[in-house]
Amino acid sequence: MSETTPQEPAPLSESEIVASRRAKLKRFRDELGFDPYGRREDGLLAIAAARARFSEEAHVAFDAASKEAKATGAVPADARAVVKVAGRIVQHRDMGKLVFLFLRDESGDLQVSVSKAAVEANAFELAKAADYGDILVAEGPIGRTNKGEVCVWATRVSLGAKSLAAPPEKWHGLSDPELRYRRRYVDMYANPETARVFAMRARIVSRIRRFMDARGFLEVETPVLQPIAGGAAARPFTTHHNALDMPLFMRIAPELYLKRCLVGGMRKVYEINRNFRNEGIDRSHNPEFTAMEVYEAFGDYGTMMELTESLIHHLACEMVEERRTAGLRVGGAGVSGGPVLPWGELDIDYSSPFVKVTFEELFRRGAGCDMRDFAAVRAKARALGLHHEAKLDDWLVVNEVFEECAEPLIDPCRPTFVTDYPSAISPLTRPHAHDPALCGRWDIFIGGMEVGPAYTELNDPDIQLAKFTEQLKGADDEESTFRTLDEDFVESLRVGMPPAGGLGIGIDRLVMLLTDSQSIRDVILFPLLKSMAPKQEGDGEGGGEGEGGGAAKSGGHA
RNA sequence: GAUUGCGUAGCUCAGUCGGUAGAGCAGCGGCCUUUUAAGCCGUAGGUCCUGGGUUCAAAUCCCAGCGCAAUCACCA
Repeated sequence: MSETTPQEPAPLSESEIVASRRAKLKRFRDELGFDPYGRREDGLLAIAAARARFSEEAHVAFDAASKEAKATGAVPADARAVVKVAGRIVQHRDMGKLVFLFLRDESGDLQVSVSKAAVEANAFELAKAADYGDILVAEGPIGRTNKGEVCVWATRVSLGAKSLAAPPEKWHGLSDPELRYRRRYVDMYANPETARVFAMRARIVSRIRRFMDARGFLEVETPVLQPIAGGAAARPFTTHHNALDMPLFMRIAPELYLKRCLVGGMRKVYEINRNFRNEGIDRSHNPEFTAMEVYEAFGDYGTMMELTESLIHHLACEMVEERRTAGLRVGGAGVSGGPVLPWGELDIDYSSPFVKVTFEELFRRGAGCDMRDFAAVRAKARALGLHHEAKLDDWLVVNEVFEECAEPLIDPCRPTFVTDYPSAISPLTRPHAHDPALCGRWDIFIGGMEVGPAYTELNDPDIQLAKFTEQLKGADDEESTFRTLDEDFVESLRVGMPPAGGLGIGIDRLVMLLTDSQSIRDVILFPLLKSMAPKQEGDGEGGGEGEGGGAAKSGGHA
């Protein structure tokens, strides 16, 4: 935004609408004497707070007094609160010598009336000519109109910012999803629902932090720029540090650094931060997403389960309260009287206890055979049309059959922990001592989405090294360019990491569930979109590094 | 990455059988001191996503590309 001089002509490319707005800007400044870009304002009230200052008695008393005053010519007594508000114009009705407009800020909308008789001439002209989308500051007593609308009867009006852009349709708002994402700053004011979701997101994240802090977890921040991207099976973004002339990766998970924190002596740590994965985009995947990872020394996947259930139950209770206060629909009482929140067509019941089912039991129910009976499992796989089953190891077939016919059995309306996964498909998890075929891992499913896994972490450096090495062998050439053994991490395990439980929760997905959002892009302020810029010459198969064939099979955590 | 759908004025959308572009809102010029998507009179606004092709004629049919969405794959 350069400081334009009044004489500067509008660029030819600008539409008529923009040109007329520029002309108004000039008029507001040169003829009416308003700074079109405002100045500091003290004593501003949020619009919701200003509305709360409305008093029916004061309004009625003033109404009566002014009628009487009309007869006697006296000045009517006025006990109405005087408020100063600022907001974007979202409605504007010019009645001639009286202008009604609605100002909107993040807390709500409020009507302002500007009467020719009540304000300076320039302020009246400003109110009359102001455009949808302009930011206005108004001050005056708060009362009602004849139709009952709570209203600021302006005594002073000024400009906070002249908007030069064409506004969206005033009734339908901005509804094209592409425009909403690309011009989120318009979406946020045009669709109050959007702003509300992001305010709720902020409160949810803040509650998660308070919850974790109250339980004695220490929030830490570990590297996003990593020389080796580890801790998960995913393709990373690549970058480069110029001064060090060193290739770097954007992290795919903080896991290996958080575990180093346990080695260093931190008992309970967590991190809420961004991960980056160079993979597909859909309703539940954005290339950068926010995850919370938690590690608790001397805990295991059971302590993580208790923590997770308490946390999500707590958040759901808070959301029910928040939705009630906001007048939004909440579900009835859950099976044990717990909180119920709508999510699209579903009503999700967050009652404690959450459903718990072992992988093995769920497999039996879905597949109709025992998962350790590989002949039967392979027969089932063939019956399902998984033609490539012959090429897979037994346990990978088990996993495919599980995903095909057991996962759909999970009730999307009840948060469900699926526990005790086969060790063979969870290579970085600690096998159970009593049954090494199974390991200390669960995944929690809500609304049909996987919200996060937890593990009883492996802390034997020799086993860890063996598993890493095995994994590296499985990676193809392209993958191996970024699947490098993190020797320093293994070294840290040699120093000695206490036994621990670890947890990862996809914060965006949790926020989707709690805010009744159907797409991850509705809970990420500025989701990644393809550039609209014309294609550069010769940027054919762009990207180069990090491009790989199929993504890694099996492998790390989270 | 695959399949399907969509792309028309600043925004929200119509557009019939292929016949040469429509509405509402927003804008501009008027009127109006109690409006609630205010109303009334007048007026202007188009690369029909882009590029080819078929045709006397293309927003419309065909091909390719770009963008978005949904589903699938991958993943969390």
